[in-house]
Amino acid sequence: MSITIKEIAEKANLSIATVSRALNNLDNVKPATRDLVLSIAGELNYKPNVIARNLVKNTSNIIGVVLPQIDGEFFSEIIHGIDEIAYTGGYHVIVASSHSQRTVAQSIINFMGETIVGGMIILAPMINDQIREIIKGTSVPTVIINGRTHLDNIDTVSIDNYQGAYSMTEYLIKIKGYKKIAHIKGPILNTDASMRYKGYIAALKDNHIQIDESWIINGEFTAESGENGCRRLLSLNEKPEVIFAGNDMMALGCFRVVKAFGMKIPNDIGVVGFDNIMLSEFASPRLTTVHVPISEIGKTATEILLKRMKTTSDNNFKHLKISTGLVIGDSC
Amino acid sequence: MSITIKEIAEKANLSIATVSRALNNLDNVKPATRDLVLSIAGELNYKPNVIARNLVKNTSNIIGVVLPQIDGEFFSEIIHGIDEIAYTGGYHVIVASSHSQRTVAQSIINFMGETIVGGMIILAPMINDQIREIIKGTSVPTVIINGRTHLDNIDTVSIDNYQGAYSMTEYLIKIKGYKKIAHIKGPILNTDASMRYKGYIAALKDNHIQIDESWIINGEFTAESGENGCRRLLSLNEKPEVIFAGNDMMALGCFRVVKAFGMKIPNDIGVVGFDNIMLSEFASPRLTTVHVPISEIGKTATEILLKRMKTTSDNNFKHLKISTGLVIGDSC
DNA sequence: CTGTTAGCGCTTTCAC
DNA sequence: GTGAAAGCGCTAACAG
Repeated sequence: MSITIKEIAEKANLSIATVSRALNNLDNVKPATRDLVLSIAGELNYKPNVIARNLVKNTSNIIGVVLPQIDGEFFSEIIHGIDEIAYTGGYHVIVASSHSQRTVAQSIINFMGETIVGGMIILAPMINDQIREIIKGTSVPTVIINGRTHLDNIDTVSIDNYQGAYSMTEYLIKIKGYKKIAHIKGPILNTDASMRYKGYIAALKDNHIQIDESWIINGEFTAESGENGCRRLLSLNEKPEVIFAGNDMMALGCFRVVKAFGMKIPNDIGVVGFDNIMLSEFASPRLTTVHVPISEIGKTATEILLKRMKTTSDNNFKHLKISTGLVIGDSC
Repeated sequence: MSITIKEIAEKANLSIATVSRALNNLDNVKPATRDLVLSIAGELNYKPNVIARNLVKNTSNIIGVVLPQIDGEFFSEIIHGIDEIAYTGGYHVIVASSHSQRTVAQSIINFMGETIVGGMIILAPMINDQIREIIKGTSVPTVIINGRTHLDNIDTVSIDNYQGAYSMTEYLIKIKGYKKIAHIKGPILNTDASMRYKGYIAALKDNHIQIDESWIINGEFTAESGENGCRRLLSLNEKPEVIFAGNDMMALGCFRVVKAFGMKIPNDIGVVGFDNIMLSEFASPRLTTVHVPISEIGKTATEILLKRMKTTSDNNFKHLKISTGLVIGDSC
């Protein structure tokens, strides 16, 4: 059995109320008593019972993180980022990754229903009406990562996909001198994917490059879909000079196909990606890509969340964009 | 405000005690009343307040997972495995990954001190005395993954590193006909690493192959240490025919160096690894390696933990080994 | 400044 | 079978 404020109270000849106040560093405590309480607490190695505190305060120092099916690297880095900030603020991180048994929506309902979390971070690149409704109906402070930003009664943090794709495309045009730039898109409903596509289109337009629909291919952010897309592009009469894949996994799929076609990167065709996952560092040639500071996103989201958990009455919702950077490899 | 058993009790004209019993499916409840309670609960969309339950029961339905600094893929897969089993049993998963602010030991103390977890899963390839002491002193059910198995008052789950390394070495000898087999070890205090080394040695001995100390190199499980090890081996007068790296990251480090030396894998030298991380699938040639079912490990550990959390009085501690399998690529 | 008291929502004796 | 009541450890009025 671990020790409680009651025992401290006995040792100190005080009431539990005073002990509680001293421990929580409230104002109305005589410095001497506070010191006494703290020293006894230290001696006894007292640790507060968070469960009890949460019960009476009707909140929780646990942050629920809801993650969809995502690749390992993104998953672990984002949690690391969240955990680091949460820890320094005295919070815990509980994860619910969706899997065969559970969807994103169920995770959220579960968290709220069990009143087990005091705040939520939801990573939802494909936020839908169901999720939107659930979130709208809750009183648990929530931050959404990568959702559409037009949810304006909630804080959001997202990657600046548009800018990243724009920069990459402009780099291909202005620095590398490419004019025939193909793009393999991500899933249709994926916000990241569509913003990247828009950035690509905008950069082409701003640089007066004609848009060729046959060079724009639908993909699924998987290596396989990258392979398929690449195969389509390489079988065209009018081939592109470079392929801008919507993410690195698809770019690596392109690598495979290009090699299978007996062509060389970057001499015969260039390939660039988006995300800067670890795999792309090991690809040969090293992939040119857009770096996304994943851990940073997690940290930022957590900072915003903690602020909101402490002061509920702020109606000024933030919509932060995390900027990206180009990683120049040898693949174009 | 969410609804409580009190409200159900009022609606049903029962006491909260009976409602509680009905909800928890206890014996002494008339079927009719139980049905009534359950239907009202369903109607009102009642969700139990887990915090309150945990407080009175002095336990928690949260499982704490303590992870050291490990690579992204391992991290996410093991959590997925744990989470899947935990979820189906009605448990939550809280993670504490060590980072700049916190060590493994601190994570554990934190979990226990705050009485926030009802069970722990600790991934500790390098378990030390400090951690051992802490665990010994706790009453929280705990399962250790990959620790030394000679902690006999605690359940453990580990990879069968010995068997995996033995099989790989034997494969290299018997199927591939190699005789000059080098090994790059992992960190000295790492249990996985030392068991792999032992498996390698045993297979050599059993097949009457002389052990050449100059072909046994210390590594750190990182790509860089693999590069260094490989460089050492390639600069020997008597070069090995194949390098068995203690893990895939080091094997990929070898890939880089071999290529830099202008040599070809597998013709000039073979390279094999251990872990079967996703990267090795994308390496060219595809790495031959030992597959470790990471998710499986997480699942197994969780199953054992849940059992122990339910019945504390079992003194029969389990020490499970998860077996591995060879993944045949083209790198030897 | 400190003590008394009433709960937070739930489980669990102990009666009836 | 069911209800009354105590209490898990803590916080937060309300008194003094």
